[in-house]
Amino acid sequence: MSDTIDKLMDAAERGIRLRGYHAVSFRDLADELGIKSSSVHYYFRQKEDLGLAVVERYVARVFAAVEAAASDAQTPADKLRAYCSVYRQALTGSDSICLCGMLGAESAGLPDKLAAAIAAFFDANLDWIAKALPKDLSPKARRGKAAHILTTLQGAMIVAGTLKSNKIFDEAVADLLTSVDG
Amino acid sequence: MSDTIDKLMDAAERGIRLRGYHAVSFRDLADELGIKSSSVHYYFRQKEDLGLAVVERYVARVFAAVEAAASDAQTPADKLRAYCSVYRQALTGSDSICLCGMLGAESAGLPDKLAAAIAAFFDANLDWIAKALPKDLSPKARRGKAAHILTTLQGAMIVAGTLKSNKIFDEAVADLLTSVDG
DNA sequence: GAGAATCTACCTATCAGTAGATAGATGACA
DNA sequence: TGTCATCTATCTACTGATAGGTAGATTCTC
Repeated sequence: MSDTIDKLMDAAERGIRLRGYHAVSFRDLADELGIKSSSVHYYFRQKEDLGLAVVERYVARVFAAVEAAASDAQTPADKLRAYCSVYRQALTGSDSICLCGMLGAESAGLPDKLAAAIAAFFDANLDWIAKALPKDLSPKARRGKAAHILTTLQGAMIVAGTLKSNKIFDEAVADLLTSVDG
Repeated sequence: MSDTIDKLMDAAERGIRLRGYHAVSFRDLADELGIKSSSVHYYFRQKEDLGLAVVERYVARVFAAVEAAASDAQTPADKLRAYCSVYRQALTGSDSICLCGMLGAESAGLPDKLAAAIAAFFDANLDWIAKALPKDLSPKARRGKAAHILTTLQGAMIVAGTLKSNKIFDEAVADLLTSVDG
């Protein structure tokens, strides 16, 4: 059974979200699982493949969580609250920032495919938020608000991580939501 | 005069802001200047020392730019617009994100002193913004708004960098400013 | 003003450690 | 018997770091 593959991806995701892509090595991952680095290469030929797999799984997980959280939300405000709660839970649950926030910051130094996957994640988020916003807003206004919401969440995770204070995330997002509602 | 030291710090800052701390090596910096990596160690004993020096200089530069930009701003709204314009210019001028945004994302994997310097930068930004906000707001409201503004700017730089679109930064910040004013 | 001492700004050479990656052997299991 | 998962062993390239050397400028002392 490919339990190893999941553990490998878990360890890689944890490492990347905490310290960044370049700070994660096959050897460290292997050590963490008690196997050899060559065995990691058995599952992922190149580091890029591992990164891609981790991102793919992460993206699916985030959007599943967003759909689940927003499934019974009626108003735009409820949907946005649900959306933000997913990010908040990601922060609490992992004690680290968004995988794509980290890789987005590093994206200029990443393999092209990886950078493209991160960009696609942001675009998909922008689309989701824009669709959730009140229908009476102009497309331009929605685009702006979506950008505002996504960037605040990403930035809030990073600043909260640096200051080791999830409170700062809550404060930023609370102000964001009141400003978006009002 | 130590022209080399400045060029070294320039190259290091560029590298970190573009690709991250761990993707910058003494050898690459040395190659860029046409010297040997041992000569980089002559100026900076450890990589951490170089990182610290780069951050210190960056922080001073940012706050000098903020003071200059906000010097003739009268209203809170004007001050905030000036503040945001400094970040916008940093994005345009360097085609990369905030040094402390990058290092903040990576902070869990950085030497302690470096992580502390980044945290101090964020705290100082929070303080500056809170002071610039309207005096009639409660301290709590100011704290929240300051967190909101800082995190949006940091996140906006990262998302804009990933999507290779400064427009997304402008859209996010435009919506941020209308929401903060209103 | 001459000579000695010291400093600056590099250099070469090398270290131990780690990076990602590969070939080929081994053993478990179906 | 063959496929799967993992190993050993190794490679090349690169990491940060150190030791020790040197040409040339500067400064100190007599």
